[in-house]
Amino acid sequence: MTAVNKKLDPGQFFLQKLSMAKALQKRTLETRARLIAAAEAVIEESGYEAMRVEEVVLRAGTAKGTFFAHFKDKDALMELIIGARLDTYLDELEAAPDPKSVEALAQALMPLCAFMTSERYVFDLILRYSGAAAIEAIGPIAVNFGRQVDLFERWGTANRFRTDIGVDLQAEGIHAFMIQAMATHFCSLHNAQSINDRLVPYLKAWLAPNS
Amino acid sequence: MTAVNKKLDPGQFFLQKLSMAKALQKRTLETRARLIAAAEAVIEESGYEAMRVEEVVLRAGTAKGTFFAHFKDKDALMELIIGARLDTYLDELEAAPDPKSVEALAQALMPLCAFMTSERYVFDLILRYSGAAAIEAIGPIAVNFGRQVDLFERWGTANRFRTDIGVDLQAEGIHAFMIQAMATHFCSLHNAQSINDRLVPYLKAWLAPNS
DNA sequence: AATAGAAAATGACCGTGGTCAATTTTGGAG
DNA sequence: CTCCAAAATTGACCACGGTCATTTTCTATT
Repeated sequence: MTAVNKKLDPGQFFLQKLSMAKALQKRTLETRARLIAAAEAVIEESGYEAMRVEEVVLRAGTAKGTFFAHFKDKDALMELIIGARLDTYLDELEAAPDPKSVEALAQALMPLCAFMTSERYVFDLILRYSGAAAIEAIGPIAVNFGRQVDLFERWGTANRFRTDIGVDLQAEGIHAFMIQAMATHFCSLHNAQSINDRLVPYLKAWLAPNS
Repeated sequence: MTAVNKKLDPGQFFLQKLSMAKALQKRTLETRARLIAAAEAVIEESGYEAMRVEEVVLRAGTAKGTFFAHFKDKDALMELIIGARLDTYLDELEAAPDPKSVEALAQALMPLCAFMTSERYVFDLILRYSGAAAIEAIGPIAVNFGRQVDLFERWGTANRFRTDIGVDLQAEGIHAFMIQAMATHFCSLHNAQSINDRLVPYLKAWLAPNS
């Protein structure tokens, strides 16, 4: 895989998807911007799970039907907003220097992991949308997951942790363990261990076996 | 971890949860059995995603409120039914001889994986309930995931694939890659690769590095 | 057998996501 | 400027999960 996907804010992503359709009216852009802004405001105040379509359209000053003319369903807007957040984390990671050790690698991933696990609702939605195809066409979260693996490949190329497997396989493994560490984190109120403490042993065993 | 959890059908699981509460009336048992049977019939005919509470109570001959007196919500019944299915697969795996190679290990997991990925809805629900605690108290699917890891530990103890890491870590890795293989499977209508073909390279790299 | 209190069942009702035929607005052709 | 077809918006309406005060049924006590 090569890194073809660059950052997109919610609006830009929408534009890209419709780039080959007929031109959009200015009114359309304004309405969508109001809806997104209203949703972000609600989320800011009460969290992702608490977002209600009724509340969003009320604040945006539109009818409910307008919401669904702009977004396939509630989840589609959530995906847009969460995907944009994920992209800002990826931007920072891509701009930063490649981690030189397993510990540094895990450490670098923590801000992203913290956001993904900030709400159970967020984590579940991300997992649900991380695989495209079932949800017609590829969405922002699936795109972001592609960027993640691309970045891990870059890290693996710059600093070969393992030489017995390809960088792509190595990258997918990092990703799998990152998900595992986050998922496990939710399991235990008891035995409260940080995501980093869960991730490091996985990655050591994956990236530096027999050592 | 030790294997403390044996198979439970939906009814048994419910009983266990309430074992220390006051005795249940015979009527209660019958009603719940009718609800579960009705739900299973609907699922048999139309799949998990198509199950509707209204349809279930209609077939069971109860009022809607009765459904929610027996199950916290629709997902709780789904978890019971899906968890029971998962348990039958685990029973078979536990009864079978330990796989002697990575290929055999992956092969042994295929029936379980096939069920888990039989519907996107099923896979998402399993992931959502695989971590307990957030969903008050541990449910059948989380219990089953514990059984899975316990079994992988047994396999790893019987046939040490890697000696540089503990059997528990080894088992968690197998689990992580199993999830990864299934999740990736949903991503691509294009590039249709079997779950087994996805899982084997992961497990080879995990269980037999440098070879 | 009568009765009281607990357990179970009921169904009208609600919240919220999502639909769609009807209406309004827009941009452009003449 | 007028008019029209396409685009955007509207809000009444529906589907479906979930609630709860009320009613029915069960069980134990006398």
